[in-house]
Amino acid sequence: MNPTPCVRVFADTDHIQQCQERLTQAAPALSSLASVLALAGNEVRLQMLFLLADEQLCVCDLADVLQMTISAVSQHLRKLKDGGVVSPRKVGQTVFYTLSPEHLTVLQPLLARLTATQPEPAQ
Amino acid sequence: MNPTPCVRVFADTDHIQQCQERLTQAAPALSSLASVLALAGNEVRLQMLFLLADEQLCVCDLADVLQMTISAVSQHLRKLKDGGVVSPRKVGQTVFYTLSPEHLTVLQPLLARLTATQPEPAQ
DNA sequence: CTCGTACTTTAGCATTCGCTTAAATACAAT
DNA sequence: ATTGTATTTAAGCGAATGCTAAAGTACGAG
Repeated sequence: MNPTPCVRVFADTDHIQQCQERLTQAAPALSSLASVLALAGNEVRLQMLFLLADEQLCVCDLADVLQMTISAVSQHLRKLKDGGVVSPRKVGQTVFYTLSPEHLTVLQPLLARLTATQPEPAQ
Repeated sequence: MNPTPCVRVFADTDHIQQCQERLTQAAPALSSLASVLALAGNEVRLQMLFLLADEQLCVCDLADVLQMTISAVSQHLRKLKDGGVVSPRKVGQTVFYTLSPEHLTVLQPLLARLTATQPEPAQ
């Protein structure tokens, strides 16, 4: 609270307020986007999403591919599921995960960048 | 280490290896992308990027708009700068920050989503 | 040089993260 | 019912985050 208001003399109050309005207007989309990016911003989870963009995989597969504990993988998948990024599909006792459509419009273009053949080595 | 290898009988070893190869090939792009998304995945920083996409702002302005301590803002900007996402431009004693071109191809489409007029309330 | 402004940096601290380990739960097969 | 396989959940812990508060740096003005 009381965030040490900026002391400078020439603060353009109108301009500040204009910015704040832009923020409040974009607020819902902004926080939704932030939470998706936070999920994808973890290297392990981004790897998972990268793989799931290609084909659905079960917890066991992901653990094998990523060389991680099943528990650790499961916990990441839980976060992704809670964030609406992936959906589980149970077949017998194995659970297959898929990218859920909800945030595909955000993720698809990001993941596409990873598949694209790198033109220059200087990326 | 020794991540409790998946015990199931029918692990398709070839398939697993194929996935791993896809990962190693995408590895550099993947970790680069992950770090940018991690930066943008913080709500405060995403707000900053959203504002900076429109116009360059100084630390003071951002502190005013976001109602945050100058110090807190500065620390976020440092992370963004270290990640190559923004660049500082010093004018007198005030420092203006801009989106740096380095990762614009990733950020631009994301930030564009925030400006777009929401068609349905169900976003 | 001295003072005030804009900003950065440091240290400290509460919270969150991501993992490990171990104990649950779910279900298929015997 | 009992066993085994696939997954989830809970507890615990070290490391990373994001903030505050307090110094430190940079620079312009008097």
